[in-house]
Amino acid sequence: MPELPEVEVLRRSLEPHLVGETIAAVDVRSPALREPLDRAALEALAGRRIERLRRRAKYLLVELSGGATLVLHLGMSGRIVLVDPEVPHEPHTHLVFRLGSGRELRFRDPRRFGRAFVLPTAGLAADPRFSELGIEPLGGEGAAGEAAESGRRAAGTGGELREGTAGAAVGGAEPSQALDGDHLRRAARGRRGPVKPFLMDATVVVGVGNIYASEALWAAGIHPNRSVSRISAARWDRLAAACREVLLRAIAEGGTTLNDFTDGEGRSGEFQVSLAVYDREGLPCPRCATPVRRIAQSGRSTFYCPGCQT
DNA sequence: ACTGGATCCTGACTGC
DNA sequence: TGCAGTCAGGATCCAG
Repeated sequence: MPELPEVEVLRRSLEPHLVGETIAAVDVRSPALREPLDRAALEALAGRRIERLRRRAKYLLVELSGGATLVLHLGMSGRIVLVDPEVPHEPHTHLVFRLGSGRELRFRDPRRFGRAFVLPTAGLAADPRFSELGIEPLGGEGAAGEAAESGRRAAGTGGELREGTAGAAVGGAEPSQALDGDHLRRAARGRRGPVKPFLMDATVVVGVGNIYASEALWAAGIHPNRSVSRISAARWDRLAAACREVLLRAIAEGGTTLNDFTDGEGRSGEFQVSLAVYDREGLPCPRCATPVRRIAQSGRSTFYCPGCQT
């Protein structure tokens, strides 16, 4: 379900409610998600205060007092909601954090591709799950800035969304460095494969998943099968800009809700109506009206316009 | 050294 | 209506 915009939308929706809260108790209701859950480590979070909510790639980082960080990843089907305790548990609710206020933060994930673990905050960047990550496409975490925040629900097509740089990213490359064409060009040096899987490679740039890779390539007019060894500097520039723009717009519109993505308060996103090609096989390209085509790359669906993506 | 494919799991949807 | 088959927003591991 979630790519970078959805996780960022979730982070922003939860932040004002969670920061300052205390974790009163932790209920570990399943033995494992993708990996076994460390029950003892999770239960030991009881009593800690939530200091910050951060994001790195598609990981939501709940920074706690006492130098611990709760790391949550939604995988494909994960959802996190903040609800009153009397709300019935939905199926596949694996983790429940009871808060000092009495409300509950619940982690639900039918397919169990998600993750939840605890790390020392100071050791985050050195952890193998973070140390290999590429750069944040929007720069430092939370980087979409106030423009996207205030533009939520009101964002037109105007290009007034600005990128800010706030906070420090964890691990990987220079935190405040946003994605640019040079970065992509350098990362592609010596490689050969098609550009779409390259764009989804988290060691190159994080947060760009299957939806936004298709969308960014469409926006940049680049064919998803084009080899990374055959892309000019000017096109890398266009692609980098397209990535940033698509992600910013998606954040501003509350993320993409295909089946059931919602933010922490149960609100759906609206970016699905802005999708140009993703999940639109056979429908006309918004730019040239050629029917959108669907192909498989690395086992994933890719959507593109054969008329204007070269 | 890279790249592509299989894989983890459940649910929703399609077509017979 | 029922059932089998297909596909899904991620990330890792392994073989070639």
